[in-house]
Amino acid sequence: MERTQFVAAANVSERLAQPPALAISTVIFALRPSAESGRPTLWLPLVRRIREPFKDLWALPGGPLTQADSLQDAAARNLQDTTGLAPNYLEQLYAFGGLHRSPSQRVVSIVYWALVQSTQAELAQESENVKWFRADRLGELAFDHNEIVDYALWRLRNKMEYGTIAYHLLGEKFTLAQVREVYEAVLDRTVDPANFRRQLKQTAYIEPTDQFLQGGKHRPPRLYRYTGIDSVTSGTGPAQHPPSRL
Amino acid sequence: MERTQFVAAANVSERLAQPPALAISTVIFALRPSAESGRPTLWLPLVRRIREPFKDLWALPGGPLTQADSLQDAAARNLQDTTGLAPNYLEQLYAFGGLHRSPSQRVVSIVYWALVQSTQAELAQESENVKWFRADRLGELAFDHNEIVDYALWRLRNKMEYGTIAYHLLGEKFTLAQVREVYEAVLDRTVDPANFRRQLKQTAYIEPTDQFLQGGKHRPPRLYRYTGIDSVTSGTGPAQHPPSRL
DNA sequence: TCAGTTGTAGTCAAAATGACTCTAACTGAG
DNA sequence: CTCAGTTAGAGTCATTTTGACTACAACTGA
Repeated sequence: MERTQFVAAANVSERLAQPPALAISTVIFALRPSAESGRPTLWLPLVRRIREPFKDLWALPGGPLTQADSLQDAAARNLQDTTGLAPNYLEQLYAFGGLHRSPSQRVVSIVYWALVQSTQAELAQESENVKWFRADRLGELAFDHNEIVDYALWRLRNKMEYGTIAYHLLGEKFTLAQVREVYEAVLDRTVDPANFRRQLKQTAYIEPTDQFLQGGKHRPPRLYRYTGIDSVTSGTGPAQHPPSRL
Repeated sequence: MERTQFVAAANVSERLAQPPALAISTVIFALRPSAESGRPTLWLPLVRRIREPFKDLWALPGGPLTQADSLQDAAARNLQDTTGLAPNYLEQLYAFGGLHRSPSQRVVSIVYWALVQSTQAELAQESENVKWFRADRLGELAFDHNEIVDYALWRLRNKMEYGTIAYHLLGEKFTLAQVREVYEAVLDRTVDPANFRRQLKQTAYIEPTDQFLQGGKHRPPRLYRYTGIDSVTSGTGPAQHPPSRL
């Protein structure tokens, strides 16, 4: 950058010369069975930073905003590139723009959050530089990514109570017990099976199929199907979630 | 929306040459008595565009992101500069980044929404280029600002049901009837006074003062005070609102 | 055939909600 | 001074929703 002779104007022209960089990142959640209990818990994939700043620390997948994509498309594309994942649900989380998020240059990050099905999560290849972590056992992450994940978790728990979100962590067909497990994993508390079933059948957007899940050592549970909208609408606007209380 | 869609004027290579511009805009809500009914209704200030594109159309107050400010500070500062308003509540709404929001250059707008007290709104000087409009009677706005206002309204109505937001549209002391009027104005339906009172006293963050509002031709109502947090925390992170149902 | 396990329906008391009534406390008209 | 008119604010009651629990159904594996 070349300096002007005028000191007073120097700051201004420097600022104008170097606008804040725009980045897109995504917090991706998936449900995987925990090693210990076997019950499903929340996991998320992180990528290792291969350069400064924060070299060798883990960070959210992301990158600069590609010019040809809308914000949401850029998030989806970047997800595909870095982790190979195609999310089932993708929504904007927040724009983080604090002054000192990155030591060198000012970076404004528009962060998305996504849900992928467990089956997808299985497929996602781990590598030297991409690894899955339990959402409640992250170490220190690069930048302000710990805060970002915390906020994404808060948002996920909040949306969960609106009832239309849990299905995006499951496959096409699922039992009510599986939905309940999602709730228990995300909200981190037990839910009464009978009462949960009652509420789901009232409000939520599911319909019974005529299939049953065989193989357990018990009465085979009925499989259900999600009938709501699949929220990876690649539209430019925000996703308005109805306050259909669960 | 019936907005006219823009044909991209610039070609792709021109776009790639320059990074997307970052802008900050704000949707500001205030309560003002409507001309006809006298009951309070939602109003918001708009500024007239004095240059192309969309010259002479009304638009949300906003401007480029100043380098020295966090996103929230930039929003507050810009509000002060363009309308003279200091909001009582300020929260990030959404980052809009569609490809063709602005005909010439690609612009990513980080939009905030704000609530100001009615008294503040009175002070805000109208001028040739700043004017207040009823939120339900906006004409065609510049850019995609109609969509943005719609989304802000949706968010306001949603947050209203969490119970901690209505007070930011009122003064320091208020009667329960005034709070009820806010609800009725924002949610656009009547609310039973007795039941509303009962709910407020259970959950919401208010305490009675020992003062009463004199002057009406009826029993003087008690004045109350908001005891929650004033949410113009100039922090960098998102405002997490507890789901304390109202 | 039986014990073990989980799905699914149903019961019941407690809590929350919505519609409503009743009284208190002020103002202004006569 | 008295009374009609108005809104504040407490209370009542039937209905709905919620949470805890019970009972039965339907499968597997021994």
